[in-house]
Amino acid sequence: MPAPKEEFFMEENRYSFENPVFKDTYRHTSSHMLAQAMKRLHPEVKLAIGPAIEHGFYYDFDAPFPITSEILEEVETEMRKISKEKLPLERFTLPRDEAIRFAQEQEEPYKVELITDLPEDAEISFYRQGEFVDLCAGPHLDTTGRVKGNAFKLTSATGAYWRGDSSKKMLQRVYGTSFMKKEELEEYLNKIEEAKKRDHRKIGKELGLFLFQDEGPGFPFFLPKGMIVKNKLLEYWRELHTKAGYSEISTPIMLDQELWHRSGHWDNYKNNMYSTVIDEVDYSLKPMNCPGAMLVYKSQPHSYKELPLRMAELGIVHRHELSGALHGLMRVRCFTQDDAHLFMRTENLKDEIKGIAALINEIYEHFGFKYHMELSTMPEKHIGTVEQWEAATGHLQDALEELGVKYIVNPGDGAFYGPKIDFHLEDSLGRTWQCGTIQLDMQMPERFELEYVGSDGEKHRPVILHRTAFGSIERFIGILTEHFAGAFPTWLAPVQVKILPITDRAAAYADQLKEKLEARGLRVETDHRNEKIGYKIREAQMEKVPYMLVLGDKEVEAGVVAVRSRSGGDLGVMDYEAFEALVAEENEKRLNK
RNA sequence: GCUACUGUAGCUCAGCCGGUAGAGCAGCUGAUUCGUAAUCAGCAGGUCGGGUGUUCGAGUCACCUCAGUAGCUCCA
Repeated sequence: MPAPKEEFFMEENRYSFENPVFKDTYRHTSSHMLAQAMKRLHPEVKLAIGPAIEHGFYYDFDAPFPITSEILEEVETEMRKISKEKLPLERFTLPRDEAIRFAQEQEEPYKVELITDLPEDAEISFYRQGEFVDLCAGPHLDTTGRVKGNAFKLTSATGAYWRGDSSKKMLQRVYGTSFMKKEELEEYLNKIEEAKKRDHRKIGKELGLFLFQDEGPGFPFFLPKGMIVKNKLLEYWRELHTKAGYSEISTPIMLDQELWHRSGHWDNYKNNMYSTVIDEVDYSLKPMNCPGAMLVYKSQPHSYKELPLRMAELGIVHRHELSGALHGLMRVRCFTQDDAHLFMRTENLKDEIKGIAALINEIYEHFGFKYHMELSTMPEKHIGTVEQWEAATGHLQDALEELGVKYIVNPGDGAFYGPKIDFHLEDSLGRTWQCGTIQLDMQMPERFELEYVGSDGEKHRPVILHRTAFGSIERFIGILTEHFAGAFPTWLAPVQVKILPITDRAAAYADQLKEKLEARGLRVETDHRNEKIGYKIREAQMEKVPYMLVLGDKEVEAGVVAVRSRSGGDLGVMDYEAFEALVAEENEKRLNK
């Protein structure tokens, strides 16, 4: 390998975070300083691994004590000393055997394990900074003095399994981040603080959209205002899907457990299913809608002329997720999938996949989301043959290539019944959540013996595409809430217009306007409380109502309205008709897309 | 599920070494009818997530349990 220093010295902008090699190197050296500081203060702590990551770095330790925030502060202080000491980083290599012996002498069992896994003839590289030595491929900065003492921070300490394996020991991971300037660190930390204000769990509470109760962890309750957002989204969804040639069905939430044996869900997911016994029959709540849709398809004979048959279902599913995995509306135990099953012949596949991708794309672009796509291939636990999987994956890949979109491959991450294309959206903190998905399934048709009659008069087996666009309505509302920071576009806003009479003299006028706006199908509230206008405006602003009508003697007399928008402030006086047209247009906006 | 942390009025939070709970906002009552982000005054409201224990005495200590947060694992 090239000497690491040369590697990044050669680069353009070599001492800049614009240079990704330098950025990672800077963070990586930061992580070594973290380990060095930890070892100085607590020599009994064992070292695991410590890489640079997207927004900083971490180091995994095996410590016989909990790493508290006090300890983090002490370690941070020690790191500052190490920065001041300007210790040069020196690379040296050892043959594998000697490297193992060296790690054993250092009493670092995790390092021994790591080296043991390397090839026999490997030259193992280490980095030394002062008294501290760590197994490492590099590269690194030339001295610890480059990592500015006032531009890094240890942000948190959490658990993490050794080698990412839940059967192995849980270590303690210390996260940190570092920058070249103090201002950059502060800017980064501020950004995180700002992002936290957009958290849908916080906004959901403030705006009265939804809530959770101890009686049902992971089971969301929707409040009246949240229900408006949900219903409006579903209206939009139904319009789009009707236009795209889907028909809608609804299947039972709970079915005989025998069905889940037939579908293969029981073998793969029984631990995540809610079950009960009624009249000595075992029942399970559906964790997905497929089997129900299969039964619907099977209930009638089908002709090739009906295909592709697109059957949509807003299905409520229950999945017993691990308690630690729950996260607001993003990860729940009961949610509504905007599911659809498309039954077709193999030759329809490519066009249908493209059609679905276009539909999902239309929805995401409508909201201005950024997203990325992943192709997930055959997992270890799967049904069907390898040949079937290869063919299925090929169909998805072909469609993606024809669409000319970028995607990353996620090996082994497919559903147990087929490969899939996933659409991932970001939340306020940049964590991504799978929403849309397109899954190819050649298994359910077999298991349920689905058929259609071809032009040759013979029976044939259809293939199925499972797909969602929102993914989960709940999760999608979470993403939407964070995306808009609660300031939903007018067509989705729980309250679209808030009428604020300044005195009682404007009360009757206010009621009259409310009636007229409501007749136009708009959602309006009037604040008749005996409060000052500033107070009423403040509340309406905090509720993120798109439009406020401020009505005083002047407006009553002239028969006009003084309009204020949540984003643009005082818009001045306008005719009532003009205002009504303005809001009505925004309310209809999604229809014109 | 795992590791760590958190859990006090509707909301946001204070409560030092253990001695029987405080504030602001919201709510209610009264006064005020006042033009674009919070009018004034008064009243009411928690036994401190739940349980057990230690103690003369626990919101404050210990253990158990529930829920939440961060991350890990998982995510049909």
